[in-house]
Amino acid sequence: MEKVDRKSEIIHISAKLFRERGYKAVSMRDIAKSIDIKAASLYNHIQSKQEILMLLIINIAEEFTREMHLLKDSNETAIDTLKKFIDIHIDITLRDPDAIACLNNDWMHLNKEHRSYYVKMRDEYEENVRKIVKRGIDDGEIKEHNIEVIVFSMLSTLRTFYLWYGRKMKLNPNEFKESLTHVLIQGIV
Amino acid sequence: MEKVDRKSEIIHISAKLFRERGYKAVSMRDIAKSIDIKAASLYNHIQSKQEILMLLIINIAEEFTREMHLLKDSNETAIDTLKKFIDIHIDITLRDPDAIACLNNDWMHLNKEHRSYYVKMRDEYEENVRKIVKRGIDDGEIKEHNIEVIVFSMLSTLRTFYLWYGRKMKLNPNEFKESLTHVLIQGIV
DNA sequence: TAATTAGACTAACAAGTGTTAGTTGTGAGG
DNA sequence: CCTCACAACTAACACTTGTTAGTCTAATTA
Repeated sequence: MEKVDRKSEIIHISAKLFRERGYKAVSMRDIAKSIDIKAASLYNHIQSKQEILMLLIINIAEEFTREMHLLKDSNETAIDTLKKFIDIHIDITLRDPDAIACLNNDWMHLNKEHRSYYVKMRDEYEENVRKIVKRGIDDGEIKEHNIEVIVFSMLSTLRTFYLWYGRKMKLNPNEFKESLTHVLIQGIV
Repeated sequence: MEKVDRKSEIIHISAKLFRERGYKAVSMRDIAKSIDIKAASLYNHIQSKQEILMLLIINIAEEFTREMHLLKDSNETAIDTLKKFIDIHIDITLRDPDAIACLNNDWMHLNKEHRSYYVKMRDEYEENVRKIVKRGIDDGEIKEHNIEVIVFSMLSTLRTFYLWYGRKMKLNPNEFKESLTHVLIQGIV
Protein backbone atom coordinates (compact mmCIF):
# COMPACT_ATOMS: atom_id res chain seq x y z
CA MET A 1 0.00 0.00 0.00
CA GLU A 2 1.08 3.55 -0.66
CA LYS A 3 3.06 2.04 -3.50
CA VAL A 4 3.32 4.74 -6.13
CA ASP A 5 3.24 2.67 -9.23
CA ARG A 6 4.92 3.59 -12.48
CA LYS A 7 1.73 3.66 -14.47
CA SER A 8 0.16 6.50 -12.55
CA GLU A 9 3.49 8.29 -12.56
CA ILE A 10 3.45 8.10 -16.35
CA ILE A 11 -0.15 9.31 -16.50
CA HIS A 12 0.54 12.29 -14.28
CA ILE A 13 3.73 13.43 -15.93
CA SER A 14 2.03 13.05 -19.30
CA ALA A 15 -0.85 15.24 -18.18
CA LYS A 16 1.61 17.91 -17.13
CA LEU A 17 3.41 17.79 -20.49
CA PHE A 18 0.18 17.62 -22.52
CA ARG A 19 -1.05 20.67 -20.67
CA GLU A 20 2.09 22.64 -21.49
CA ARG A 21 2.46 21.68 -25.14
CA GLY A 22 -0.55 19.65 -26.22
CA TYR A 23 -0.83 15.91 -26.92
CA LYS A 24 0.58 16.00 -30.44
CA ALA A 25 3.63 18.05 -29.47
CA VAL A 26 4.70 15.63 -26.73
CA SER A 27 6.57 12.51 -27.83
CA MET A 28 6.91 9.23 -26.01
CA ARG A 29 10.62 10.08 -25.70
CA ASP A 30 9.67 13.34 -23.95
CA ILE A 31 7.48 11.49 -21.47
CA ALA A 32 10.14 8.86 -20.88
CA LYS A 33 12.87 11.43 -20.33
CA SER A 34 10.74 13.17 -17.68
CA ILE A 35 10.83 10.08 -15.51
CA ASP A 36 14.35 9.13 -16.51
CA ILE A 37 13.73 5.99 -18.51
CA LYS A 38 13.78 5.15 -22.22
CA ALA A 39 10.72 5.42 -24.45
CA ALA A 40 10.48 1.67 -25.05
CA SER A 41 10.27 1.05 -21.32
CA LEU A 42 7.00 2.96 -21.14
CA TYR A 43 5.38 0.01 -22.90
CA ASN A 44 5.97 -2.21 -19.88
CA HIS A 45 3.28 -0.13 -18.17
CA ILE A 46 0.96 1.26 -20.81
CA GLN A 47 -0.37 -0.01 -24.11
CA SER A 48 0.00 3.11 -26.21
CA LYS A 49 0.19 6.89 -26.18
CA GLN A 50 -3.49 6.89 -27.00
CA GLU A 51 -4.22 4.93 -23.82
CA ILE A 52 -2.62 7.67 -21.71
CA LEU A 53 -4.81 10.32 -23.31
CA MET A 54 -7.89 8.14 -23.01
CA LEU A 55 -7.37 7.45 -19.31
CA LEU A 56 -6.79 11.13 -18.59
CA ILE A 57 -9.84 12.38 -20.43
CA ILE A 58 -12.39 9.63 -19.90
CA ASN A 59 -11.79 9.39 -16.16
CA ILE A 60 -12.38 13.10 -15.67
CA ALA A 61 -15.33 13.17 -18.04
CA GLU A 62 -16.95 10.25 -16.23
CA GLU A 63 -16.42 12.01 -12.92
CA PHE A 64 -18.24 15.08 -14.20
CA THR A 65 -21.01 12.85 -15.50
CA ARG A 66 -21.38 11.10 -12.15
CA GLU A 67 -21.54 14.38 -10.28
CA MET A 68 -24.11 15.75 -12.70
CA HIS A 69 -26.33 12.74 -12.18
CA LEU A 70 -26.33 13.39 -8.45
CA LEU A 71 -27.21 17.01 -9.13
CA LYS A 72 -29.73 17.02 -11.92
CA ASP A 73 -32.77 15.62 -10.15
CA SER A 74 -32.17 17.36 -6.87
CA ASN A 75 -35.17 19.09 -5.33
CA GLU A 76 -33.27 22.17 -4.32
CA THR A 77 -33.88 25.47 -6.04
CA ALA A 78 -32.21 25.89 -9.42
CA ILE A 79 -29.93 28.57 -8.03
CA ASP A 80 -28.74 26.32 -5.23
CA THR A 81 -28.16 23.57 -7.75
CA LEU A 82 -26.08 25.93 -9.87
CA LYS A 83 -24.05 26.86 -6.83
CA LYS A 84 -23.23 23.22 -6.24
CA PHE A 85 -22.44 22.83 -9.91
CA ILE A 86 -19.91 25.66 -9.61
CA ASP A 87 -18.40 24.08 -6.49
CA ILE A 88 -17.96 20.76 -8.26
CA HIS A 89 -16.07 22.35 -11.14
CA ILE A 90 -13.78 24.21 -8.80
CA ASP A 91 -13.10 21.15 -6.65
CA ILE A 92 -12.25 18.92 -9.57
CA THR A 93 -10.10 21.59 -11.21
CA LEU A 94 -8.14 22.21 -8.03
CA ARG A 95 -7.51 18.51 -7.60
CA ASP A 96 -6.40 17.83 -11.17
CA PRO A 97 -5.85 20.94 -13.31
CA ASP A 98 -3.61 19.13 -15.79
CA ALA A 99 -6.27 16.59 -16.66
CA ILE A 100 -8.80 19.39 -17.11
CA ALA A 101 -6.43 21.04 -19.55
CA CYS A 102 -6.14 17.79 -21.55
CA LEU A 103 -9.89 17.37 -21.60
CA ASN A 104 -10.36 20.93 -22.85
CA ASN A 105 -7.63 20.92 -25.47
CA ASP A 106 -6.88 17.39 -26.59
CA TRP A 107 -10.19 15.54 -26.69
CA MET A 108 -10.14 15.71 -30.49
CA HIS A 109 -7.10 13.44 -30.51
CA LEU A 110 -8.98 10.59 -28.91
CA ASN A 111 -9.59 7.77 -31.34
CA LYS A 112 -13.00 7.55 -32.98
CA GLU A 113 -14.53 5.28 -30.39
CA HIS A 114 -13.40 7.19 -27.33
CA ARG A 115 -14.04 10.54 -28.96
CA SER A 116 -17.67 9.79 -29.65
CA TYR A 117 -18.07 8.43 -26.13
CA TYR A 118 -16.58 11.64 -24.76
CA VAL A 119 -18.65 13.91 -27.00
CA LYS A 120 -21.81 12.08 -25.97
CA MET A 121 -20.99 12.65 -22.31
CA ARG A 122 -20.17 16.30 -22.93
CA ASP A 123 -23.38 16.94 -24.84
CA GLU A 124 -25.48 15.26 -22.18
CA TYR A 125 -23.68 17.26 -19.52
CA GLU A 126 -24.40 20.55 -21.27
CA GLU A 127 -27.98 19.50 -21.82
CA ASN A 128 -28.37 18.94 -18.10
CA VAL A 129 -26.93 22.37 -17.29
CA ARG A 130 -29.44 23.80 -19.75
CA LYS A 131 -32.27 22.00 -17.94
CA ILE A 132 -31.23 23.40 -14.59
CA VAL A 133 -31.16 26.93 -15.99
CA LYS A 134 -34.52 26.36 -17.67
CA ARG A 135 -36.00 25.23 -14.40
CA GLY A 136 -34.67 28.39 -12.77
CA ILE A 137 -36.37 30.51 -15.42
CA ASP A 138 -39.65 28.61 -15.19
CA ASP A 139 -39.64 29.05 -11.42
CA GLY A 140 -38.96 32.77 -11.77
CA GLU A 141 -35.61 32.49 -10.00
CA ILE A 142 -33.60 33.39 -13.07
CA LYS A 143 -34.36 36.27 -15.38
CA GLU A 144 -35.68 35.42 -18.82
CA HIS A 145 -32.44 35.50 -20.78
CA ASN A 146 -31.40 33.34 -23.65
CA ILE A 147 -30.58 30.05 -21.96
CA GLU A 148 -27.73 29.31 -24.31
CA VAL A 149 -25.95 32.55 -23.39
CA ILE A 150 -26.15 31.75 -19.69
CA VAL A 151 -24.92 28.19 -20.11
CA PHE A 152 -22.12 29.33 -22.41
CA SER A 153 -20.96 32.03 -20.02
CA MET A 154 -20.89 29.75 -16.98
CA LEU A 155 -19.27 26.77 -18.68
CA SER A 156 -16.63 28.87 -20.42
CA THR A 157 -15.61 30.41 -17.16
CA LEU A 158 -15.57 27.16 -15.22
CA ARG A 159 -13.78 25.19 -17.93
CA THR A 160 -10.89 27.63 -18.23
CA PHE A 161 -10.55 28.19 -14.51
CA TYR A 162 -7.44 25.99 -14.56
CA LEU A 163 -5.67 28.71 -16.55
CA TRP A 164 -6.20 31.33 -13.88
CA TYR A 165 -6.03 29.82 -10.46
CA GLY A 166 -2.70 30.47 -8.78
CA ARG A 167 -1.68 33.14 -11.25
CA LYS A 168 -2.72 36.32 -9.51
CA MET A 169 -5.41 35.03 -7.23
CA LYS A 170 -4.56 35.25 -3.59
CA LEU A 171 -7.86 33.74 -2.50
CA ASN A 172 -8.16 30.36 -0.86
CA PRO A 173 -10.55 27.88 -2.49
CA ASN A 174 -13.56 28.76 -0.36
CA GLU A 175 -13.16 32.49 -0.77
CA PHE A 176 -12.76 31.91 -4.44
CA LYS A 177 -15.89 29.79 -4.71
CA GLU A 178 -17.91 32.45 -2.99
CA SER A 179 -16.53 35.22 -5.14
CA LEU A 180 -16.97 33.40 -8.44
CA THR A 181 -20.47 32.23 -7.56
CA HIS A 182 -21.43 35.80 -6.82
CA VAL A 183 -19.98 37.12 -10.06
CA LEU A 184 -21.61 34.40 -12.16
CA ILE A 185 -25.04 34.69 -10.57
CA GLN A 186 -25.47 38.26 -9.31
CA GLY A 187 -23.16 39.90 -11.85
CA ILE A 188 -20.69 42.61 -11.01
CA VAL A 189 -22.80 45.71 -10.47
CA MET B 1 -8.30 43.82 -57.97
CA GLU B 2 -10.42 41.25 -56.17
CA LYS B 3 -7.52 38.93 -56.85
CA VAL B 4 -7.58 36.37 -54.08
CA ASP B 5 -3.93 35.57 -53.77
CA ARG B 6 -2.62 32.17 -52.85
CA LYS B 7 -0.86 33.34 -49.70
CA SER B 8 -4.01 34.45 -47.93
CA GLU B 9 -5.75 31.33 -49.17
CA ILE B 10 -3.05 29.30 -47.47
CA ILE B 11 -3.35 31.34 -44.29
CA HIS B 12 -7.10 30.92 -44.11
CA ILE B 13 -7.24 27.23 -44.86
CA SER B 14 -4.45 26.70 -42.31
CA ALA B 15 -6.44 28.57 -39.67
CA LYS B 16 -9.39 26.33 -40.32
CA LEU B 17 -7.29 23.17 -40.01
CA PHE B 18 -5.37 24.43 -36.96
CA ARG B 19 -8.67 25.16 -35.29
CA GLU B 20 -9.96 21.65 -35.93
CA ARG B 21 -6.85 19.69 -34.98
CA GLY B 22 -4.23 22.07 -33.57
CA TYR B 23 -1.02 23.36 -35.15
CA LYS B 24 1.10 20.30 -34.40
CA ALA B 25 -1.45 17.84 -35.76
CA VAL B 26 -1.68 19.56 -39.14
CA SER B 27 1.07 18.81 -41.64
CA MET B 28 2.18 20.88 -44.60
CA ARG B 29 0.86 18.05 -46.76
CA ASP B 30 -2.55 18.43 -45.13
CA ILE B 31 -2.59 22.15 -45.86
CA ALA B 32 -1.44 21.59 -49.43
CA LYS B 33 -4.05 18.91 -50.08
CA SER B 34 -6.80 21.27 -48.91
CA ILE B 35 -6.03 23.65 -51.74
CA ASP B 36 -5.12 20.90 -54.18
CA ILE B 37 -1.42 21.46 -54.61
CA LYS B 38 1.69 19.66 -53.36
CA ALA B 39 3.40 20.51 -50.09
CA ALA B 40 6.55 21.80 -51.73
CA SER B 41 4.51 24.33 -53.71
CA LEU B 42 3.45 26.03 -50.51
CA TYR B 43 6.98 27.36 -50.22
CA ASN B 44 6.48 29.51 -53.31
CA HIS B 45 4.18 31.61 -51.12
CA ILE B 46 5.25 31.27 -47.52
CA GLN B 47 8.57 30.88 -45.78
CA SER B 48 7.67 28.19 -43.27
CA LYS B 49 4.88 26.59 -41.28
CA GLN B 50 5.94 28.80 -38.40
CA GLU B 51 5.29 31.90 -40.52
CA ILE B 52 1.68 30.84 -41.05
CA LEU B 53 1.13 30.48 -37.32
CA MET B 54 2.90 33.74 -36.61
CA LEU B 55 0.83 35.72 -39.11
CA LEU B 56 -2.39 34.26 -37.77
CA ILE B 57 -1.67 34.95 -34.13
CA ILE B 58 0.30 38.18 -34.21
CA ASN B 59 -2.14 39.95 -36.53
CA ILE B 60 -5.08 39.19 -34.28
CA ALA B 61 -3.14 39.99 -31.12
CA GLU B 62 -2.06 43.34 -32.53
CA GLU B 63 -5.63 44.11 -33.48
CA PHE B 64 -6.78 43.49 -29.91
CA THR B 65 -3.93 45.65 -28.67
CA ARG B 66 -4.85 48.52 -31.00
CA GLU B 67 -8.48 48.38 -29.94
CA MET B 68 -7.52 48.33 -26.29
CA HIS B 69 -5.41 51.45 -26.71
CA LEU B 70 -8.40 53.28 -28.12
CA LEU B 71 -10.43 52.10 -25.15
CA LYS B 72 -8.25 52.36 -22.12
CA ASP B 73 -8.04 56.10 -21.68
CA SER B 74 -11.61 56.83 -22.67
CA ASN B 75 -13.52 59.17 -20.39
CA GLU B 76 -16.68 57.13 -20.44
CA THR B 77 -17.82 55.29 -17.36
CA ALA B 78 -16.05 52.02 -16.64
CA ILE B 79 -19.24 50.08 -17.32
CA ASP B 80 -19.65 51.69 -20.73
CA THR B 81 -16.02 50.94 -21.48
CA LEU B 82 -16.56 47.31 -20.54
CA LYS B 83 -19.56 47.18 -22.84
CA LYS B 84 -17.43 48.37 -25.74
CA PHE B 85 -14.77 45.87 -24.73
CA ILE B 86 -17.34 43.07 -24.99
CA ASP B 87 -18.48 44.37 -28.39
CA ILE B 88 -14.93 44.37 -29.71
CA HIS B 89 -14.38 40.76 -28.73
CA ILE B 90 -17.61 39.68 -30.34
CA ASP B 91 -16.93 41.60 -33.55
CA ILE B 92 -13.44 40.23 -34.00
CA THR B 93 -14.55 36.69 -33.17
CA LEU B 94 -17.40 36.81 -35.66
CA ARG B 95 -15.09 38.05 -38.37
CA ASP B 96 -12.34 35.50 -37.81
CA PRO B 97 -13.21 32.68 -35.42
CA ASP B 98 -10.51 30.37 -36.76
CA ALA B 99 -7.74 32.82 -35.99
CA ILE B 100 -9.13 33.30 -32.48
CA ALA B 101 -8.99 29.55 -31.98
CA CYS B 102 -5.32 29.51 -33.06
CA LEU B 103 -4.49 32.35 -30.74
CA ASN B 104 -6.16 30.59 -27.83
CA ASN B 105 -4.76 27.14 -28.42
CA ASP B 106 -1.53 27.35 -30.39
CA TRP B 107 0.31 30.44 -29.13
CA MET B 108 2.74 28.17 -27.28
CA HIS B 109 4.00 26.85 -30.61
CA LEU B 110 5.25 30.25 -31.68
CA ASN B 111 9.01 30.44 -31.70
CA LYS B 112 10.73 32.07 -28.75
CA GLU B 113 10.82 35.53 -30.23
CA HIS B 114 7.20 35.69 -31.37
CA ARG B 115 5.99 33.92 -28.28
CA SER B 116 7.46 36.47 -25.92
CA TYR B 117 6.10 39.28 -28.07
CA TYR B 118 2.66 37.70 -27.93
CA VAL B 119 2.80 37.03 -24.19
CA LYS B 120 3.83 40.63 -23.57
CA MET B 121 0.82 41.88 -25.55
CA ARG B 122 -1.50 39.48 -23.77
CA ASP B 123 -0.26 40.49 -20.32
CA GLU B 124 -0.57 44.18 -21.11
CA TYR B 125 -4.06 43.59 -22.46
CA GLU B 126 -5.16 41.81 -19.31
CA GLU B 127 -3.57 44.51 -17.18
CA ASN B 128 -5.63 47.11 -19.03
CA VAL B 129 -8.85 45.16 -18.45
CA ARG B 130 -7.90 45.04 -14.78
CA LYS B 131 -7.47 48.82 -14.74
CA ILE B 132 -10.89 49.41 -16.25
CA VAL B 133 -12.51 47.15 -13.65
CA LYS B 134 -10.54 48.87 -10.89
CA ARG B 135 -11.73 52.25 -12.07
CA GLY B 136 -15.30 50.95 -11.95
CA ILE B 137 -14.82 49.82 -8.37
CA ASP B 138 -13.19 53.10 -7.32
CA ASP B 139 -16.05 55.03 -8.88
CA GLY B 140 -18.61 52.90 -7.10
CA GLU B 141 -20.01 51.56 -10.36
CA ILE B 142 -18.87 48.01 -9.75
CA LYS B 143 -19.29 46.11 -6.50
CA GLU B 144 -16.18 45.47 -4.46
CA HIS B 145 -15.32 42.00 -5.68
CA ASN B 146 -11.95 40.49 -6.23
CA ILE B 147 -10.80 42.17 -9.45
CA GLU B 148 -9.06 39.06 -10.68
CA VAL B 149 -12.23 37.00 -10.48
CA ILE B 150 -14.14 39.54 -12.56
CA VAL B 151 -11.42 39.81 -15.20
CA PHE B 152 -11.05 36.05 -15.36
CA SER B 153 -14.76 35.48 -15.76
CA MET B 154 -15.18 38.05 -18.53
CA LEU B 155 -12.10 37.09 -20.50
CA SER B 156 -12.76 33.37 -20.27
CA THR B 157 -16.21 33.84 -21.65
CA LEU B 158 -15.17 36.19 -24.44
CA ARG B 159 -12.15 34.15 -25.47
CA THR B 160 -14.10 30.92 -25.89
CA PHE B 161 -17.05 32.56 -27.59
CA TYR B 162 -15.82 31.13 -30.89
CA LEU B 163 -16.68 27.65 -29.60
CA TRP B 164 -20.32 28.51 -29.05
CA TYR B 165 -21.56 30.91 -31.63
CA GLY B 166 -23.58 29.17 -34.31
CA ARG B 167 -23.98 25.98 -32.33
CA LYS B 168 -27.32 26.44 -30.67
CA MET B 169 -27.60 30.18 -30.66
CA LYS B 170 -30.31 31.53 -32.86
CA LEU B 171 -29.54 35.15 -31.98
CA ASN B 172 -28.17 37.64 -34.47
CA PRO B 173 -24.95 39.42 -33.48
CA ASN B 174 -26.64 42.46 -31.95
CA GLU B 175 -29.12 40.46 -29.93
CA PHE B 176 -26.27 38.32 -28.79
CA LYS B 177 -24.14 41.30 -27.73
CA GLU B 178 -26.98 42.68 -25.69
CA SER B 179 -27.72 39.36 -24.04
CA LEU B 180 -24.13 38.55 -23.19
CA THR B 181 -23.42 42.04 -21.91
CA HIS B 182 -26.38 41.74 -19.61
CA VAL B 183 -25.34 38.34 -18.30
CA LEU B 184 -21.74 39.41 -17.73
CA ILE B 185 -22.59 42.68 -16.00
CA GLN B 186 -25.97 42.29 -14.30
CA GLY B 187 -25.76 38.55 -13.72
CA ILE B 188 -28.61 36.15 -14.25
CA VAL B 189 -30.95 36.77 -11.30
C1' DT C 1 8.98 37.09 -80.94
C1' DA C 2 12.11 36.49 -77.25
C1' DA C 3 13.00 36.70 -72.40
C1' DT C 4 11.56 36.44 -67.87
C1' DT C 5 8.97 35.07 -64.13
C1' DA C 6 5.54 32.81 -61.18
C1' DG C 7 3.96 28.87 -59.55
C1' DA C 8 3.23 24.35 -60.08
C1' DC C 9 5.81 19.79 -60.05
C1' DT C 10 9.05 15.41 -58.62
C1' DA C 11 12.52 13.66 -55.81
C1' DA C 12 14.94 13.63 -51.98
C1' DC C 13 16.93 14.85 -47.34
C1' DA C 14 17.64 14.37 -42.32
C1' DA C 15 15.29 14.17 -38.28
C1' DG C 16 11.68 12.61 -35.48
C1' DT C 17 7.45 9.57 -34.69
C1' DG C 18 5.05 5.47 -32.13
C1' DT C 19 5.95 0.96 -31.47
C1' DT C 20 8.00 -3.97 -31.42
C1' DA C 21 11.44 -7.64 -30.62
C1' DG C 22 14.70 -9.45 -28.07
C1' DT C 23 18.03 -9.04 -24.15
C1' DT C 24 19.73 -8.16 -19.51
C1' DG C 25 19.89 -7.45 -14.64
C1' DT C 26 17.82 -7.29 -10.17
C1' DG C 27 15.00 -8.51 -6.35
C1' DA C 28 11.34 -11.51 -4.24
C1' DG C 29 9.44 -16.21 -3.21
C1' DG C 30 9.97 -21.14 -3.12
C1' DC D 1 20.43 -21.27 -3.98
C1' DC D 2 17.53 -21.38 -7.77
C1' DT D 3 13.70 -19.66 -10.33
C1' DC D 4 10.93 -16.47 -12.28
C1' DA D 5 8.88 -12.28 -13.37
C1' DC D 6 9.18 -7.48 -13.66
C1' DA D 7 11.05 -3.55 -15.57
C1' DA D 8 14.67 -1.60 -17.46
C1' DC D 9 17.64 -1.67 -21.73
C1' DT D 10 19.43 -1.54 -27.07
C1' DA D 11 18.34 -1.80 -31.74
C1' DA D 12 15.49 -1.47 -35.19
C1' DC D 13 11.11 -0.90 -37.95
C1' DA D 14 8.12 1.66 -41.08
C1' DC D 15 6.23 5.98 -41.52
C1' DT D 16 5.67 10.94 -41.21
C1' DT D 17 7.61 15.45 -40.63
C1' DG D 18 9.26 20.26 -42.55
C1' DT D 19 12.00 21.73 -45.97
C1' DT D 20 15.28 22.17 -50.15
C1' DA D 21 16.94 21.57 -54.94
C1' DG D 22 16.06 21.39 -59.40
C1' DT D 23 12.76 21.10 -63.34
C1' DC D 24 8.91 22.21 -66.30
C1' DT D 25 5.17 25.03 -68.19
C1' DA D 26 2.24 28.75 -69.02
C1' DA D 27 1.51 33.51 -68.72
C1' DT D 28 3.42 38.19 -68.63
C1' DT D 29 6.68 41.66 -70.04
C1' DA D 30 10.24 43.75 -72.98
